[in-house]
Amino acid sequence: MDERQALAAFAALGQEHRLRVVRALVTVGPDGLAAGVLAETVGIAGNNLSFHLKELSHAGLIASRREGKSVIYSAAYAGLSDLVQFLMRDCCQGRPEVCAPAVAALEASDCNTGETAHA
Amino acid sequence: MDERQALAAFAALGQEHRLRVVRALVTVGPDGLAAGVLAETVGIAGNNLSFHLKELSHAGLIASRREGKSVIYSAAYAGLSDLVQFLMRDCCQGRPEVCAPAVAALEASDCNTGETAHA
DNA sequence: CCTACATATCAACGTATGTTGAAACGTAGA
DNA sequence: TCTACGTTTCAACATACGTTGATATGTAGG
Repeated sequence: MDERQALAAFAALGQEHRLRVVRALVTVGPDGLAAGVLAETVGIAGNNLSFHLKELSHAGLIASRREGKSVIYSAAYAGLSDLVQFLMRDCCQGRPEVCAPAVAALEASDCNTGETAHA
Repeated sequence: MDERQALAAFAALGQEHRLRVVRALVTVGPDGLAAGVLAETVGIAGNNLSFHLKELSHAGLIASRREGKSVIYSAAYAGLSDLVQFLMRDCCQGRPEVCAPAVAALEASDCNTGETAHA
């Protein structure tokens, strides 16, 4: 992930409704959520949500698939992972003590205990 | 770090000049850089840089100290670390496979080889 | 084919954001 | 104290951004 992609990702996440969308999609898992459900969850109009979804899609943070009448959106875990790596690489440039606590906190939590856990 | 702080941090990093500032400050280490040097590095006017530095400072991503006539800015590693943790926690909610590659990439690189990563 | 439903697109508006130039502030040295 | 230097603040401007309402596309069922 280069600086330009990271810039787009940060800009995408730097907006209240879009951050809420990503958090909701990450939480719900790969099954994703329909646009209508997302609009209700985030609390904005459907057309407005479409605008933000396009932005997030361009940033590579979400993916979409059609299912009947609905369009299901889900988190693009690869893109999010790339962003984490970008942040860590930048942080680690010369100063590893930034990432160490993050990794430690991660390993202390329930999600990365040895082998990969599941939802 | 709550959602509102993360939002401010993402918004701060979602701007070309501000991202460049943070990267420059992280790279140079705790010694930091004077505002004038930063302005030259990033390629913007001093008054404009001040505007962005204030934004980054509010977001808790940089710190400043006066040294003679100059004001030295440096990366706020704690704030950056908090942001990494926020991203990882959100990512790990239900889907640990997001953070695993990031951690793996980190440990494969030169900045966390050995004891620093594990508590 | 026609209707109903779900989502996306478009134009228009108000507001926030980034940039610029002029001026003020704070610090150090003569 | 005066001047020079580095940085910040302020007002003004242009532009980008997010929101809204109306309209279009696409899909399933009768």
